[in-house]
Amino acid sequence: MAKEFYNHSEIEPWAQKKWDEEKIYEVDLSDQSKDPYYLLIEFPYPSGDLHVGHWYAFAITDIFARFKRMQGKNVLYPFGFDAFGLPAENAAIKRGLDPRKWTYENMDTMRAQVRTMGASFDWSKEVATCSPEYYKWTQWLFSRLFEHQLAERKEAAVKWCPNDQTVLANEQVINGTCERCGHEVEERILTQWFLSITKYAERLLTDLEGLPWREDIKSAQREWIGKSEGAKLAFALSFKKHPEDSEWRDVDGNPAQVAVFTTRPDTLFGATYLVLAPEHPWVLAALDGEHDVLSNEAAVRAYVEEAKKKTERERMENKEKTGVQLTGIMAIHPLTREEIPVFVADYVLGSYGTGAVMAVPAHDERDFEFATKFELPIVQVVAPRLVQTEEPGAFKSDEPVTITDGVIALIRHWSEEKYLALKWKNVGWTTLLTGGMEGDDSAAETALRELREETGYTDARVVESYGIVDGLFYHVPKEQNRLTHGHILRMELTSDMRDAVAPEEEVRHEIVWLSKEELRKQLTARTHQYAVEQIFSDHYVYTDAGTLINSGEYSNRESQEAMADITDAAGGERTTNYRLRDWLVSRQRYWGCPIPVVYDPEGKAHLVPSEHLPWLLPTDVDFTPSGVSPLATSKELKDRVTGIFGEGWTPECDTLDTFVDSSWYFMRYLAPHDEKQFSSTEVMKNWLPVNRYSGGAEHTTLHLLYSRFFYKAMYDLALVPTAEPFYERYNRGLIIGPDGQKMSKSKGNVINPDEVVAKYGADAVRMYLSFIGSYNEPGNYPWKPEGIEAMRRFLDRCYALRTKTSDAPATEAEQKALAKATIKMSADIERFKLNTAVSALMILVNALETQDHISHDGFGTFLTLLSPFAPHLTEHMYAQISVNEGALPSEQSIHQLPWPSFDETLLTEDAVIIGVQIAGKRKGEIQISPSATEEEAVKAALSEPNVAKAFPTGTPSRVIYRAGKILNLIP
RNA sequence: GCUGGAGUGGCGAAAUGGUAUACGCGCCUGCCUUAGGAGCAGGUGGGGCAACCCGUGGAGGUUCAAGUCCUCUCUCCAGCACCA
Repeated sequence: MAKEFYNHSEIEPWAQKKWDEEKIYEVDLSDQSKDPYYLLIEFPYPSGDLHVGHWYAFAITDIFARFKRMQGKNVLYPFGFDAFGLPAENAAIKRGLDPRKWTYENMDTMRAQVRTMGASFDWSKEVATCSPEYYKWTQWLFSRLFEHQLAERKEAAVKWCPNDQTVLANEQVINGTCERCGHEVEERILTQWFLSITKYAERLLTDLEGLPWREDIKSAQREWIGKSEGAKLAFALSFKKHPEDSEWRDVDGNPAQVAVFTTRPDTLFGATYLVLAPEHPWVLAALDGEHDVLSNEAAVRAYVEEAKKKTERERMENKEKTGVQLTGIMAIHPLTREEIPVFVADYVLGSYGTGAVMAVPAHDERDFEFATKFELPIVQVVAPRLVQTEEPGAFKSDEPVTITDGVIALIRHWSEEKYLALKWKNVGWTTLLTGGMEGDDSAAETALRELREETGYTDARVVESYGIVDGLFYHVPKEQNRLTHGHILRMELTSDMRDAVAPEEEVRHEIVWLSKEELRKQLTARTHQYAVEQIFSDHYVYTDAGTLINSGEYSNRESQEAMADITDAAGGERTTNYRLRDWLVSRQRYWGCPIPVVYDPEGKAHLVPSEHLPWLLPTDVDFTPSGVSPLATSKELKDRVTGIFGEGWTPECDTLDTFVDSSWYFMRYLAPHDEKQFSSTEVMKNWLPVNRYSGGAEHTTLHLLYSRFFYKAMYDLALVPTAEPFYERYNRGLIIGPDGQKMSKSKGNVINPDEVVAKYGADAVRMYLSFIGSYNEPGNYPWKPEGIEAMRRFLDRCYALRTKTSDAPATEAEQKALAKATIKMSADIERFKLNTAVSALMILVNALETQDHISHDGFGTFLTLLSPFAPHLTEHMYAQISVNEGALPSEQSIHQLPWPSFDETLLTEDAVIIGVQIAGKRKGEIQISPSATEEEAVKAALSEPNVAKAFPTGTPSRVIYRAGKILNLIP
């Protein structure tokens, strides 16, 4: 039989025209008879070119939208354009085009391209953020935020992109470069508009818990919000130079102090100096002030100036610590009252915490590095608490503990790079020299005594002391469970002079000299391993919790537990810090939503009253980037402001970040043409939150976070009905080039979907994108040309199936195949697992092809199952059948048929094949009724020769039987 | 470094703790064709002549039974990162 091919270039436009004319995808939002289902996609920027990524985003969701509709839901699946933005303006700058015209023409092009996909968007709800009808409400919402102190103008260090000539939000800076153009950003101190997203940090964080989102999406948001708990502590500052006025006072006569933020107030006794960021207000004040506060003002000024010049990236690149001491002042430790030096260094960031830290070099890597370089004191205040968990000597947690003090000494040979170790004959340990401290003996005395007793060596000296490590272990020879405070010493043998060793010592252990590497390998005690690392490594800083030492009255307490008490004693307060910064929304660009603000002659900001909204974007502007907002060149805007508000009033010339526009568009879809309100309260109550929001991973910490914040702010203003805008969130993977590389024009691996559609048809492309992998997992999918050919081949086989239809009733095999496919597909599509849904469809087609004939009903069911995936082909075949054979219900479109349903019981078989295992290994299989008893199953299994030969006596000692699943026999 | 996710055939991938590799690609064999980069039929994890044995990154463990659960470890991807 010659293969028949369907003609997609005829069928597809025909079907698209039919759907348009009959408006079958328009949804009545007030229809209460059906369950509402809001399926949202991230609306695209009208670049004028629909790429493969768009296809992936829209095709998968379209299949789901069709499925939900067939299930009887009232589905809202809208489309719109995120239409403000830089490319339009760049077209204006480079090619002299009108940004408005450029944008609207692109929208026309893209609408036509989207139609060729066969997507079932409801075009009657379309919004475009650049239309005055839309941005009127962006401005209105901004005004509400302003009224509630959630939008404010403030001076701050902001990121400036010199290429795009505009400021950027933190979220738009990737590794110190502009997210949009890749240019390195600079820092500038400017007065700009901010939205107070930080006020919502805690709620944005905690409300994530209840959302059924993928863990990686939640985690990315958590990381971005960056919560850390700790304490704010105040350090008073004092002058050295002016003893008669020992306390520096501020203008109000209060003692000057610097607040630091720390997550480790428990290490306060180890704070040996303070560090201020170069931007720290106190530093700037000291340089500006009249008093001669600093004795090295010139050096400090030079350092601060230098730091200011560096971009963030340059600061990051040079990881070597730099800084200058502020001489002439000292800080007072709040508990010991000791004076400690103060530095300015750029490893402390002005924008995080208080812009100042207390440095605890013994327990912080960066402080340690700085302290080492500037030769500052390093005081250990936390002793690690190491529990010996493996033998020999594993700590017995349920037995009494004896507390002792001891030494752990690393002793270098007098002439070689070798270290003394003891091999214990009875327990098999290799240890350093250790010993318990007795009476008033110091660690050094103890070590020297032990050295003589155990080894006979008499000439040694202590080189350095390395603090204390607590070890919890079982002392095997003494049969004692112990907590030992181990004093770590580095020693050196000065000669090989030896006394005789007592014979009872001699037999207990053997003296060995080991290299560093041998030591690392052979030492078994955790505390000894730690001691070796501590001594050999230049950067071994203990940053975990442990037992406090050198901490006055807090010594010997657990660091975690003492944290609150130390904070209180130091007069500090427990605080929480967030990495998240307020959202900078001013942009010095033209093609965006004008900020609805004017300034009175004193420069005070006022909202443009609602009756003047939309506050129109003027058209008489000069687009040339100059660092000044293009709106400042508009005479019309200036005149408008003077006309309405009076002489001396001036306009705000910046526009809003386009992420503001996109933070609320999904509410506008619910009342896109309403002139009285931003959305409809009534409709929102039924349709929010969005049931499922599908988008790209790149927006996880941008749009997705912004719109959650925006929505929460609106919730607090009683404008929206719920606390969270999106119930489910799906991030899709990326389609990459056939070569496995990211698609880019320069690599020449860009797939143009229009060409593929022209060759294979939209249905084949939709099927292909469904089949490449699970949509709800992160990952990249290379575009494979063979894959799309395979899908077209499959659709041709589906088309050929129609010749098998006949009036004969359905066979049982047909029924079962359909039921199986339907049940599997229903579950899979629900979870966006279209790859396995398509696989089920293929299994169904494979089964139907083996049938002599297919019943009309069965064929109709098959078409219905295929219809969300291949809407055009199925519409065509459905029309052929209903017109020519009249065997199916005569709805206007196959897309108005309900999704099939089958009773699960149809799938129960009289006999199934189950595996037979012997001791868990599969040895055979039996065909048996799923309701068979254990006895029957065992009997059937034993009649298999393969199984029977394992049981010469005839009876297994144990039987595990799961009806219809598995039979496991234990001999 | 921290946080999260993932490692299964030649490839994309599938498996409520119960026959690992469904479905597809690719490849192999055959049929049909003037021809085929079309179509159709069959085969395809590794080893072995075979009975069988081995196989889900690696090492342990729990279980009658582990890709799936637990512990450790390696690799890759993503987010954050001089964040105190």
